Amino acid sequence: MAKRQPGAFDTWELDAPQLQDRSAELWDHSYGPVARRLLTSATRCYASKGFQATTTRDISGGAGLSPAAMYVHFPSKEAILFEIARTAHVKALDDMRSPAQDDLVERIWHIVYRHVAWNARYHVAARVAQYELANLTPENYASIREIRRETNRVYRSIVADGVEDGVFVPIDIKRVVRGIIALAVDPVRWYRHSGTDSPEDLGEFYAGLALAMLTSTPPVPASRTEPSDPTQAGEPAR
Amino acid sequence: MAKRQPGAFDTWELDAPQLQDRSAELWDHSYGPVARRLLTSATRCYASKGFQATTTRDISGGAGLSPAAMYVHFPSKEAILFEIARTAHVKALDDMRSPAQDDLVERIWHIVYRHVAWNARYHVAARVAQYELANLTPENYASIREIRRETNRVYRSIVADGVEDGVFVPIDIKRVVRGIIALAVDPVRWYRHSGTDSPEDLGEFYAGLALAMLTSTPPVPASRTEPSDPTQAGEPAR
DNA sequence: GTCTATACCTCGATAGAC
DNA sequence: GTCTATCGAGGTATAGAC
Repeated sequence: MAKRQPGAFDTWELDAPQLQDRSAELWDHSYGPVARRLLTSATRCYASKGFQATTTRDISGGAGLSPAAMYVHFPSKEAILFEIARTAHVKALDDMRSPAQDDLVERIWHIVYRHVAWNARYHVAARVAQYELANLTPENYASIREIRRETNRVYRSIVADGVEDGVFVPIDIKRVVRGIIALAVDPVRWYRHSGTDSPEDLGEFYAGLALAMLTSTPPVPASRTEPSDPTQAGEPAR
Repeated sequence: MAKRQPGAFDTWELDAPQLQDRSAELWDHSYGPVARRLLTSATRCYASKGFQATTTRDISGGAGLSPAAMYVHFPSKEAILFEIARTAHVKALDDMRSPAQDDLVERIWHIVYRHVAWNARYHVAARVAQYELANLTPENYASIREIRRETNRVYRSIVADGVEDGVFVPIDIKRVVRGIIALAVDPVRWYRHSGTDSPEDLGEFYAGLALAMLTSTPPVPASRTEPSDPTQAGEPAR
């Protein structure tokens, strides 16, 4: 059997030990120091190996504890995942809510900027929050989904106002917002603190892309392409 | 332990039985009918539950076979994953290569259109190809990565030509291409054939977004935002 | 609250009959 | 080439001493 390995995805080579990871800053201090160490350890394990592939021994060991000690602080592996996902979703949403301003260009720019910067800064925890949700119980998943819906509403209300005011071009609001969020979340997959881009640099870049999508009517190619034929490969491009 | 459940992600509620899934069209006919049934079954299991959570019994059972019969056709679970990922990457790349034309707007529009449409049409297999790569052996992963690099090159060469010619605005080529691909792949996460959008509708929409990013210089907000403070929540937006 | 030891289960893969 | 039966490994979670 192949183990889930570091280095397995373009951008998934999270190797917990040498990782510059700020997850430890995130946890609520109603958790004691040992519980917070367990959360940090689990975050790194889930991010690098996936939820299913990490064992309770990995989590406990990463926090310097024996396999059994985890159960004093959390009832299950899944409870830890839920706390990580909940915290990341709540903190990201709180951070990105832009101060209410009149200028809708400012507002959407700001929100994308902050959202991207948060996802880059806390990419290890954010990755777990984005990619491991399928491992939650239905109840816990429903709880996370509520936060995700609120995130969507925050984006949509700004875009809808902008389209109505004519600051933005007329465009399918649900679809662009889905696209903007897809862009804002993508760094979670590949961001590394060791790279050249700071979280804020990235945020600026993506905020610009979002504004481009909202403020320009792109050229429409004259030739509307025939439907793609899945059985037939196209000619090589070059 | 929480099992990986259908309905766990906004958009991950793949429930294999009632799924309109075209994966069966994809497999090379050098595989016999039984092997192809195993590939289809595995694709649906991996997409709905994840690689780690699916058992060899799930795969065999889904193909109407006993647990042991799988090993006559494939040496391991991982070998099946590799064949799914390889096929999806190769077919998507072949399909999206646009015929060489002079007009760079046409070319980038066409390639995004085809890429998105393919990912929507074969979203079940494409999801496995995108999200389960971390479960491959290093050698098999390296093989897939080569195809991914080629996909990147196809995008980059068109964008680079367009920037040089002045058809596109000056922009960081690697970063926009990463963004465009993130958009083109995102439907894999949420697309359903039961929805209102056809794969081609979606392709057109995303091709428009990509062109917007490449052909417009977005407004820059006057107030350059102060760095985000992770310990402090912003004010509610509205 | 942490430890060692272990119960109990399920999984991937194999053996061997047909 | 498919089956039934099973091995051996490794998983979650618990028991009970300290």
